[in-house]
Amino acid sequence: MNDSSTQVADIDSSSDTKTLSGQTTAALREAIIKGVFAPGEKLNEPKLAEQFQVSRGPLREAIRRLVAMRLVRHVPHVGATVVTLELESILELYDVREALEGKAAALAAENMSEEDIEKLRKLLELHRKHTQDNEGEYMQTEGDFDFHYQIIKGSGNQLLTDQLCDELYHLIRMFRFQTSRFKSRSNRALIEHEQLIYAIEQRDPELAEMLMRKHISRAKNSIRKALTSQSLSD
Amino acid sequence: MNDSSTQVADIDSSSDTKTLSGQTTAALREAIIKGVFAPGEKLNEPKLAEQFQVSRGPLREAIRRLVAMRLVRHVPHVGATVVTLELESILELYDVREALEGKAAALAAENMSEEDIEKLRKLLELHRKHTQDNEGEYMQTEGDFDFHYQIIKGSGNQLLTDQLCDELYHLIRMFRFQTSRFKSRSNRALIEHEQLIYAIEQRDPELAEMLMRKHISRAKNSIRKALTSQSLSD
DNA sequence: CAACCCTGAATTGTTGACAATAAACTCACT
DNA sequence: AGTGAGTTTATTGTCAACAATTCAGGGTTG
Repeated sequence: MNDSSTQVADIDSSSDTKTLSGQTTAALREAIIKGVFAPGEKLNEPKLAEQFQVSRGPLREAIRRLVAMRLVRHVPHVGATVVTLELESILELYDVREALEGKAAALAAENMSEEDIEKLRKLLELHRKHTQDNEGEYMQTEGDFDFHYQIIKGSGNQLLTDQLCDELYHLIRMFRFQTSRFKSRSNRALIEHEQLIYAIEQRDPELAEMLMRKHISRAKNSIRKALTSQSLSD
Repeated sequence: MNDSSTQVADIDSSSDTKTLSGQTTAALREAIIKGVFAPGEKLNEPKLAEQFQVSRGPLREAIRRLVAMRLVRHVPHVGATVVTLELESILELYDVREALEGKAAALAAENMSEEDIEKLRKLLELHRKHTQDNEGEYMQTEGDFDFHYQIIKGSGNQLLTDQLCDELYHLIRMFRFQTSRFKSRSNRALIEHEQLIYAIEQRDPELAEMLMRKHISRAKNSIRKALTSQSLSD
């Protein structure tokens, strides 16, 4: 019944809790995102298998799935390494997000049910309240994607949803974790989310798409500024 | 040196010719795309392993990679099946293409080198000639994506290129193979490609994006018309 | 002293056997 | 006769041993 407290398990449909390789995938994924394994670090199969208490079979399968999620790179006969998020890659990611989530917003304006729009507005009010009370830190960041997630799901396009929520989402999470000390633009985000909801309520696909694209484009620019002036690893 | 005769192996970077699982991935992928395994068909691991002369290990890995490419669906403890391309899924795919390739065209207009634009124009002239001589059938269809492929690569965005050329491309190929008896709109496509090149030459990202989006949107509509009036399996 | 080859250790790729789960079939019971 | 539980069978998931390849180190040679 609580719409706002969406767990990771709900968002991600690629985690099989039933099978060992699925559990290992989830565990390794979270470890990589949280920085337990540093960017660029080699993933040694026997050691990891020992660490996660599984055989090399399921572990290899987990690695392959993370390769598909672009969290891990793999070279035949050499091995797997954790990806390093260069500024260049992040900017590329935000261009892809702009394209995909822009389209998602347009489709959401067309297809989203009235009840779902209602929920979305309530979610926004929750964020507004949270930002007023606290100063809007990490929890806000997770919640921010929750907002985006509801719109993506509202598009009704399964392929689009899978691409964004199963694959790219974890890359975004990883990046956000690495740069969580940066105060994100919560006030501007709130305003832009408000405009976005309005466009969806008005059933205006073109406006919704443009607003979403500008929203993400601005986030991209603020990231570029923040990361070119001061290095990530200082 | 021959820019136009791009082979599948060139487009796809996910096929390891060195490793068995890579070869199996490529073989199984082509078999599925070409219809050797019918849509919805169960993929029996022991039988396939026997058929491809490999052990179950590499075969399972191949299946997982095809799952990531969305050519195969997988349910834990039940097994893998070839995807069935419903009209709904195809339309979803074209919406995603519209978003991604639209952005790719915009980026190509910004980043593509003069030499690459030159090559692109030569490729278009080749298509024009081919369409005049013959009546523009399957070869044109493959070449058509080659044109799109050059633009995608010209975007300079590696993530975008991977998503389109490694993952979604094979889904498109599968759909095209299944509906190859439909005469595709080669004349209109040529005109629209011509306009697209012009926009890129003029370094006009907004125009290039809009033209590409309309181009794909029209293709989507013509598919919808063709497949709603007459069923696929008649 | 640097470059090259050769050898060995470590790691990945592959295989076949074993365990666990799900589907199919049989048979009793209502 | 149809439904349901129990059993059987086929298939998937997992494991540990084997083969192939890469990389590092030492030694030799120009």
